[in-house]
Amino acid sequence: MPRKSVSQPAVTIYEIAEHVGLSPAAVSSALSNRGAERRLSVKTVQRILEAANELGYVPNMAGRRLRAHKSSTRQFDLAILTSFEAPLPLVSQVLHALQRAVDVQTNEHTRFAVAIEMFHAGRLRDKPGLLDANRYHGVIITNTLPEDDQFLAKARLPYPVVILGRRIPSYYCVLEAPDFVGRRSAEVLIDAGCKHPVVLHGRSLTHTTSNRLEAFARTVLDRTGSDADALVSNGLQPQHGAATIEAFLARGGKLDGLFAVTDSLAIGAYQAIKRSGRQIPRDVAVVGVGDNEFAEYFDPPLTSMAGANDAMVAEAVPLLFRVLRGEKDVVKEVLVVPTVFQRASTGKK
Amino acid sequence: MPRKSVSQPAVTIYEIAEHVGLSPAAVSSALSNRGAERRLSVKTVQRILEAANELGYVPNMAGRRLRAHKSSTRQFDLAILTSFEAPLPLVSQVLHALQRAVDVQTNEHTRFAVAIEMFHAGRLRDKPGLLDANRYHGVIITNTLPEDDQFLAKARLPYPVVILGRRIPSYYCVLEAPDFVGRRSAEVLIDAGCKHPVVLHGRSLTHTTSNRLEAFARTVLDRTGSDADALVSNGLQPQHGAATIEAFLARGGKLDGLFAVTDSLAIGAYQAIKRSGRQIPRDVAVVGVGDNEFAEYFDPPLTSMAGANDAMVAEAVPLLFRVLRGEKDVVKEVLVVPTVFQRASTGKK
DNA sequence: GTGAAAGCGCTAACAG
DNA sequence: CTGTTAGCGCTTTCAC
Repeated sequence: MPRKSVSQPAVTIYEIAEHVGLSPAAVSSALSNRGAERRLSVKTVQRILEAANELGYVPNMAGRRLRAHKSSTRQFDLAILTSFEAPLPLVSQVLHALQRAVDVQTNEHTRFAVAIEMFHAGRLRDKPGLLDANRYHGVIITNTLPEDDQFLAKARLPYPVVILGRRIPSYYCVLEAPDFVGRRSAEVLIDAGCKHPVVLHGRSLTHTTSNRLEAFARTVLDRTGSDADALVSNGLQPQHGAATIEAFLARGGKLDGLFAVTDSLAIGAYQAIKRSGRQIPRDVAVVGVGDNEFAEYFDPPLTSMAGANDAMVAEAVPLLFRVLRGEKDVVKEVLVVPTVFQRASTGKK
Repeated sequence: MPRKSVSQPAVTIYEIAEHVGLSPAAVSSALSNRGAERRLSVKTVQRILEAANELGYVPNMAGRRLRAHKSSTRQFDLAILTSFEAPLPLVSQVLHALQRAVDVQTNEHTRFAVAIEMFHAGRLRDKPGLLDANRYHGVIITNTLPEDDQFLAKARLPYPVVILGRRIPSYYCVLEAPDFVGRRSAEVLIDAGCKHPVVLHGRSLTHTTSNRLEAFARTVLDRTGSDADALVSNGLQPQHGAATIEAFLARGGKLDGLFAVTDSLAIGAYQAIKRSGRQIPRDVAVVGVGDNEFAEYFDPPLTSMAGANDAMVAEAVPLLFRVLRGEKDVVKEVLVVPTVFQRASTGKK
């Protein structure tokens, strides 16, 4: 980004001033289009702008803001910290909920900024500036992998944090009631008459997904007396689900009930199942997770566990504000129970 | 947010210091968990923290950052400005593309922060702080309504701006090649044998959508000699599309080809069409817009105009960085041509 | 037209 | 243990 060689100290208006032989004040007003008020000549302004550009001037927003600060206004800088690999809908739900809350609370004396910081799943520790106390007043963290959770457990971030979707000691956490999704998925399939429920998931497992798989396997074992097959696909997109199911059927796999850990995998599975000549739910019942906005419009409509994202977000955002406000006795951990949207894909056989 | 009555000046560490009878430095170190280094007694630290909480202290990040600033590090604050009502995928594409670029460019001497600011469609002018030069180094604006465009055309924001999806004089803009989506949608339907192509859209029209509708209508008129019906639904969700099409068919509307301005409307229409006993594409051909990730998995797979979001974003992000860098001769306007994903929903009748 | 100087809120270094 | 002080980068008076 900088024009000049990289390890130089950042250029300030003082250097520009020196470079053009004027005062910092002149430079400042030129840069903020107030040259007219200062009655700088157009040529002078031009010269200043060119010098700024040439030197690679980057305004220091902290300086500007500090100076411009009206002392009656409090500014809150909030952030959502999420992995690049996160499912879009969750992040955007958090974002919308946060913005809505911020919208309500913004007034003459209180302003907010919402930032999004992304890290690569499992590499949260490498995110620069995380431990700086000078960036955010509060953050919501979501979509971490176990490595990230370990890092967080040790790190103690120097600002209020709400963790979404898992329990990490010493942080405020909002998470799904454990076991619910896995257990209910198994039950729905078994109640639909499935003898051999199978689970379809991706390779990298979040805390939440692992828990769902375990609960599913345990329930299937309890209720049918046999183990559930686990099919591992190379990703969470529809095509990955389709390929995995197709291969499974091709090698003679027995399939009468499927628990897909995301709705995308489920819709991919739909395709492979139909192409093999099987019908849903007559031959194979299917359950997804996440209640994708299109789930109801799949053919047949897909039974889906609504994760509990809506509800989690609805808890997490007010929780963050309570912590920010410094309220006493804020509950450390909130458990949320997912909703089951039962649709035709798990109709009785 | 603040504890004390609202119009007070913000509390600073000086007030806390006074309140507890200590120096600002003591307060500062206590607040940043450096009490130990200062050998403050645990009790003192406790007292400071309580006072801070009680007074409703909110740290001034500008002050902290200014102080903490390493003079060899440049910080860029970027923002995406989008309406609450914006389609999720576009925003998230921008976000991801921006984060990816930022990721690459981040190093010891250059840091970035990406914020998201949302406004209510049509009310961009009411967004506070937009005209302040002390918030962002550069922003990408997307999903504005005509009212917003007018505001922008007059406002001249005091930082580099890239506008996504429309042309606004004096700004850097990246937009879809005009007419393409509307024209090609009509052609695809007509080529599939449709005699009475119909368009389905929502009530509030962005610049882009209006253009698509116009080009569609014009092409239909040119090629078939008759006007295309326009069906207006109350929203862009599947259920809105379904309801509108159902009502249209119920009142005896003639339908053999449908251009839905979003894939969500299209999938809703699918449901209504199938329920009426018609088949896709035999009886009704359907074209959507946006290339939803599930479009290929609809039944039948949906022909979709890929908007040009991917491509637009791919242009917009580097464009912003070029402007930020102060490069000369940056092209003001980039036109991007959408892709047509032709699938079974517009197969020959 | 232009420069000097004060000060936004904070923290680190230093001096007790 | 604790207080004083300087100064981060910037803009806005005020004085010339």
